Amino acid sequence: MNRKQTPLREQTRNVVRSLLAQTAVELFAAQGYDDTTLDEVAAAAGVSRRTLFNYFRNKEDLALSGLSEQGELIAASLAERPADEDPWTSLRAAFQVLEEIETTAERRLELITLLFGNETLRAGHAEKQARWQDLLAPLIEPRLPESDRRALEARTIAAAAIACLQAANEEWVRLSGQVDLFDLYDTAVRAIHRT
Amino acid sequence: MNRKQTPLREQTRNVVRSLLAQTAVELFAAQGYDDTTLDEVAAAAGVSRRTLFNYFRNKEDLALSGLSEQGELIAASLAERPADEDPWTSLRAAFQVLEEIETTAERRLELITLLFGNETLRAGHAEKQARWQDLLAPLIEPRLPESDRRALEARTIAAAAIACLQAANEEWVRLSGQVDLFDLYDTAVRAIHRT
DNA sequence: CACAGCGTTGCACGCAGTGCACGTTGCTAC
DNA sequence: GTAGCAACGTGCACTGCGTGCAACGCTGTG
Repeated sequence: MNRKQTPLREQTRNVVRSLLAQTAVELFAAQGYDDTTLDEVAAAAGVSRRTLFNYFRNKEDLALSGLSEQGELIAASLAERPADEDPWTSLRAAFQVLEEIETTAERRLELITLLFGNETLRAGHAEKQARWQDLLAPLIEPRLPESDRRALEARTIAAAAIACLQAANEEWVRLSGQVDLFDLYDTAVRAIHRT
Repeated sequence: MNRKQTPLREQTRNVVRSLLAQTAVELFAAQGYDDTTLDEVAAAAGVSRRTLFNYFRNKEDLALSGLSEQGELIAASLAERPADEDPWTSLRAAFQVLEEIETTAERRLELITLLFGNETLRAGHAEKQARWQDLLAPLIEPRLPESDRRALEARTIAAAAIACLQAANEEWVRLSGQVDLFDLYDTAVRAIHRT
């Protein structure tokens, strides 16, 4: 029977994956994304280059692997909000799981700086956040009043909320993390959503 | 004197650029983006592979070159709107230059289908649209009331409007272009922006 | 001990992208 | 008209990403 083996394997696999991503991000931050070859990452992690591709689809994934999980976390958090809550209130609460997860402000800044400093990574980041819509919109749709375009409305609300989060995040980085992220988020939401 | 040469060269250069992009897109649409090598594109266009890189930064640019110009067109259109106009009204009007420019609905669908069907292109598209914010936000900011976070507010409005356009565009594709794009856009805007 | 499954690894290959150097073309100046 | 100049096209060599394939070692099992 392998009823218990599979979870074990997956568990170790996830650990290794995290380790690999961590060493990769450190190298990227230290000497730049483009100036770091996968051979160097592999050597630093003590595995072969070929093995990296067993854990990550490509170089970009090595840097962005954390973002996909974030989307799932937000979606899971959103799913637990009361069904009769206002979507914007639910989304704001769901986004706050990010503050619980992330490590120190320094580490966040390091990662985001790396991320914003390279066009490929920015593009990958934008795409990942666009995929968050796919997770969030279905959870928002049932909360909206009857309409023949409810799917579009739900998607738009998800996209707009993510855009607010993104704008707040950029401003937060610009201010070197000196202010509260969700103060900025609230400002952003108020700018577009008159209640 | 080369007061007239430079425009001439640039003009021919732009023409060649368009030709190259066009043949590339046709090939991409016909046999898929990943399954089309730059050697094939070069051969189809009658130039060397090396020359492609004289006109485009990379393969992705061959497919997305049109999008950057669109951002500049929208920005130019936005700049001409009256200064005391509501930002959302101005943005809606500015976006409408897209309808004037684009070719047939079939061609748009072909391009967008290609674009949505590949992850790399989706990412590049998302990033390009994110860069639109850099062009639009500065034009929106002076239209906003005094505030100590006006830059963030302007950026958010630009991002939200683009998100509405994007959501409307996706829905428009999903409906195979059977409805008016700006009806969908208005629906999207109403979903987030209670006036 | 033999065996089977699984992950790791090396190897070879195709393709994207870059630096460099050479040939061609077309305009400028004399 | 001709010499020269500048931009462009092109070939070549090279680095690095990403993939298919086959072999190797490790671990648990009968």
